[in-house]
Amino acid sequence: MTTIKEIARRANVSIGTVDRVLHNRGRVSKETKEKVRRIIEQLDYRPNIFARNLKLSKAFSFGVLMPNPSQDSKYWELPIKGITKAQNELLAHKVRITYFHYDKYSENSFKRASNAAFKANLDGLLLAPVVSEVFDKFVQEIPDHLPYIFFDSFVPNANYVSYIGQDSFQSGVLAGRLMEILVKEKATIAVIKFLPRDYHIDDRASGFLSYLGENSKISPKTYEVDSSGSIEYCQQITESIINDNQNLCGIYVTNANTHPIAECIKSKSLAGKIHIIGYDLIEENIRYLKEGVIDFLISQMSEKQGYEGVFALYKHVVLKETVNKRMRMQLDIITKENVDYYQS
Amino acid sequence: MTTIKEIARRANVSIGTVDRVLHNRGRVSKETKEKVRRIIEQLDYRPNIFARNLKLSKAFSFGVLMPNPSQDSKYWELPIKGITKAQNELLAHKVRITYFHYDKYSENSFKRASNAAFKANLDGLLLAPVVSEVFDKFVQEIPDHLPYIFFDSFVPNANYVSYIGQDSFQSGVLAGRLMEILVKEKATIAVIKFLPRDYHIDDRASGFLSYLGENSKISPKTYEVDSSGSIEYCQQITESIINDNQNLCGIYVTNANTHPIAECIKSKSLAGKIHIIGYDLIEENIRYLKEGVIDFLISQMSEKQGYEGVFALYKHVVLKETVNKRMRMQLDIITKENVDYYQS
DNA sequence: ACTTTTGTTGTGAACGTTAACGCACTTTAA
DNA sequence: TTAAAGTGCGTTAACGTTCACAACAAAAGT
Repeated sequence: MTTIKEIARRANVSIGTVDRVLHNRGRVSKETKEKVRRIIEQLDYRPNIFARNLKLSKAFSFGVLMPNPSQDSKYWELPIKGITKAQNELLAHKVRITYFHYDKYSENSFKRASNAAFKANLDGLLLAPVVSEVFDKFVQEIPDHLPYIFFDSFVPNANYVSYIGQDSFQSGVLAGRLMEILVKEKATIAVIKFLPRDYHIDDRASGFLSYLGENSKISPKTYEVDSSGSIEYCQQITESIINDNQNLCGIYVTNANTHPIAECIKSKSLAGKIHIIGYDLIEENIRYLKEGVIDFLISQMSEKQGYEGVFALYKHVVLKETVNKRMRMQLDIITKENVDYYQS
Repeated sequence: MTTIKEIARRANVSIGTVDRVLHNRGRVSKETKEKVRRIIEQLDYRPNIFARNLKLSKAFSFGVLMPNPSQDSKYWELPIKGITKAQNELLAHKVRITYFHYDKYSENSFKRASNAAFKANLDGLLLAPVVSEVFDKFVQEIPDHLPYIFFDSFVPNANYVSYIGQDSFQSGVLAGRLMEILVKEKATIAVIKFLPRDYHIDDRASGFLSYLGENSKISPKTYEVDSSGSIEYCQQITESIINDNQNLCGIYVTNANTHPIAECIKSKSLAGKIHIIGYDLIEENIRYLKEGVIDFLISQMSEKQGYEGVFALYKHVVLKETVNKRMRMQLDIITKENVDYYQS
């Protein structure tokens, strides 16, 4: 392995000069710079990260800006799991992580959280921009020197380092295919869109409908519900949906809020008759999956999103490696039979 | 962060003594050892890996003992992809990887490969023990000081560091469930076991049959084929299977050799009528999956197996961290709609 | 002709860990 | 009894990188 010392020797300069060239810190004459540059390229020099980090041994501080973990049926606990895992692995690398949680439904709460994040003197920020309008403005205010990575969803025109998330439309297409396999005969399907203003929701539904559009035997019917879906409320909806469609064979729920619907179907002893496809490996969903009430859950790999998010920040900020601008998460199909292998 | 220096200060000894305690290198009195141990625990000391590796800066050499990548329908190219990825990420960490390929069907070839591996002065070995009888003997001959990790399959009573692979039985169960969903009416299903002596094959078939045993509407029929399955040979088998069962609605192939069967079904224009479930994301399988001839592929996460295998070796050998004795790979369900997200 | 500034380069300490070495002392063997 | 071997500890150089600082010369300002 080539070292700075070796380069210095070949260029007849000191290691200090080589260092200045490497880091563009000026104070080197053009000719020397050129000479050193050539030798660096020629020898394909790569800095020894152990030595670099030993010397620097700076504590890096990352922030995570995301909704309260209790919201969205505790969905947000999943990425936190992954973040915690990454945090443990990076313990020796002096990475500190601070959470800035906000209430999805309160702009004030978000402002408080984001202000705190800005004041925290962070080296990097991982954020889930679930409230579109608010975040459009917010990303403009992020200081230039603070690199940030989106997970879950993203703001298109922002100057982000990377976006880690799922292709929502295609996950809807996948759900369509699965639903088609599940219901064989002519049938009506309900698509339930809780909180239709949230990211993903629309894209997932569009994907689902676009797939089934090519198929004549299934007629989907969409229901928008502007609430996070309490169990009583879901009871009402489910009943009205069942009454609406005498030939209802399946329900597609476009987010993690699948379990209350499952509970209703179960309580009406319709499990197996009305198939359910939903999202995300939260505890309650898993319970109904194992009971056979939910047929398929599509996973966003939420845990991995958190894990990869932190690692991408680490690579970008600490190791100064380049990270992919887009990390597509797999569209995992989870059933009763394989769910146990998806929980760490 | 606690350092050796700090521990030495608190214990009133030199850093040399602390180092000896940490590495059990003797030459320390019982009392001092105890005292230092207590302080180490108390402060939750963790060595700085940057400093350690900077100092050591030894080049580590790992070996990979596995079948020729061309065998099993080029299945083995998949783990190699993952190994290569890990190799690139560990470039700066001075990890060198040497392959020792063998012909699955030649014991001589295996002996040559394994001897070469033993002579190569390795720091760790990653191996896929696909030929059971031969490997039972082989693992006894591995020198004590050479740590090894199994991937794909494993030898039960060996002294391995970790085994990375899939739960074959359960993957059969999963295939059973999917098959049940695919074929609705009373139907006959063929289970094709190519190379029934290979690992996995039996377990997968058992899992499949055990699931369908609880279900009366599907009657499975097993076919054992003691060949890797040339296209002509598969033609014969497929025809005889179709002739055998007038009500054939599905075929379950227990390994990567799914594509020749798919080709036959396609050429007979039976795609969609006879459903196919198979294994592994090799190129040809993916083609038939996208064409709609294969309904589901179950992935062993072969790429990840290679990747994690190398990293587990790295963690065990280089970082001296503890690694899990068993790393279960997920049972990924792959369809036409999500396959693109499973290829890096 | 002098100080001051600017430009270019070299020097050396520090980061935390490892392990060889040396010193003083004690035990064992011939 | 005396050399050899063993025990318990401290000291120190080295790994490769970073960066503050010193050193010196040349150019610019007074």
